[in-house]
Amino acid sequence: MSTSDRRSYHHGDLRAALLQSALRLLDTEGADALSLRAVARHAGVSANAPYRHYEDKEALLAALAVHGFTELRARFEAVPEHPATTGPRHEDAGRPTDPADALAPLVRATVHYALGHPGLFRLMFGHPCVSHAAVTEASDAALAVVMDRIAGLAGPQHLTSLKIGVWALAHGLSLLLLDGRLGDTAPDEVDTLVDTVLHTMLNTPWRSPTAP
Amino acid sequence: MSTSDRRSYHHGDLRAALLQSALRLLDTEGADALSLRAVARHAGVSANAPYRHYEDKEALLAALAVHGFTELRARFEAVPEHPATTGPRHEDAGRPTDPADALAPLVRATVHYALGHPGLFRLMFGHPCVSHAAVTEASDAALAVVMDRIAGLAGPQHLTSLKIGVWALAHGLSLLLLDGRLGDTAPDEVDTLVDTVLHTMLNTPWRSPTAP
DNA sequence: TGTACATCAGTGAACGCGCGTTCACTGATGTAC
DNA sequence: TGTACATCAGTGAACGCGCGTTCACTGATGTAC
Repeated sequence: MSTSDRRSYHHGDLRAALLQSALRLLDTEGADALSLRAVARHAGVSANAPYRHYEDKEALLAALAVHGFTELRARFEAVPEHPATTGPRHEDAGRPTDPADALAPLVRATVHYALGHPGLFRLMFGHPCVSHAAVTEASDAALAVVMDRIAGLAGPQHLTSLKIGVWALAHGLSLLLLDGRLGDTAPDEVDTLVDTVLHTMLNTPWRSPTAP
Repeated sequence: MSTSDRRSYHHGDLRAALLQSALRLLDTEGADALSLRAVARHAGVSANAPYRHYEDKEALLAALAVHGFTELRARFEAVPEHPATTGPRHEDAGRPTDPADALAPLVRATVHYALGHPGLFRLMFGHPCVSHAAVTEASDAALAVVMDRIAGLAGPQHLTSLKIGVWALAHGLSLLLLDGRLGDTAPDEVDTLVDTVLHTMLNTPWRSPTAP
């Protein structure tokens, strides 16, 4: 535990090193190319060494997903609480806050995380390993922070729907961007895209005055 | 072409049969379990027979994705045009139409398709084969129908954002449902969920009058 | 209508490969006395 | 402080497997005359 000399027979913290190697491979090569052997190779260790730390391949994948959701939760927690969400008295300035402005940081955080960790993000949403209890737990914890951040925006009867909608929108935008389905969106255009979409969705009606 | 006797040396329409077999395997076993050999096996044909019809595995996958997007487009086309989307004169009844009602059928169609074809849907959004030109084309065609169906809902400057938002929301809801991330939603609750989320997202502000 | 032959669409065997996982092992570490 | 020994965390070789793909082949089909 004390010394982490990498040249000794014992690795020091192989468990963490394997996770890092796996993350790297996941995001550079894609989830299909992620084999336990490749991870071990990348960590500079024999093919069966991982079995000291993870029961099998599924367990490693689940640990990756947990890691992802934990990081994503931290991103959500780093979003400053919006004035409109801190309590019921939001009319102090006389001008009501645009809910889109309150939600945008959360959606942006998700999209940024997805673009920064494409392989991991896809794993987090869709891989069978996701049904492991630990993954569900980490996912729920992340979602709870979203819930907390939007708590002041709507009454109780709309809150759950709002949470699901924001979560789904963030998720959908992320994957569409990852797939390149929205044309070639430059990294610095992403925030603008998110904001525009959110404002359009939340501020109806949009019917323009240009009707013939 | 005339006779499709399944017991002869020649299959008749192996190309289509392979596609059907692949679809079945995709949705029952998952994309990871989809091997060319398994597809051939399921179609009752030798392991290399598929090479008469598809250049390689990637080509089969791309054909599957094209099939999916084509079907999805058909679903969109089957959605009746909403009164509010047929032209600029939507104020004929004096009561403005709720945009959520106009969008709901499109989102529902997507979610239904995803739930009916989980493996294929995941393939369509996320697999590398999706970058094939034919797939992009089919995907764009589907999206064009969405665009057409919402054309009357917003002015030109909001239309693209609206399209992206709807597409992302539909996509996100589909995947969250597939992952079981929204609790155990019974099939007959899905429509209600979609409608509720859409109405909540589109009809702001939702702040309830229950403020203390 | 009957025959010769090119073409098409399948077969069966084989290839090399990387995979997940297991086994018996060995070197390093830490603890009891 | 020094030694004996249990435990821990690695190694290297091997297993069986299913995969994508290629090869030379063969049976069925359709066309020219």
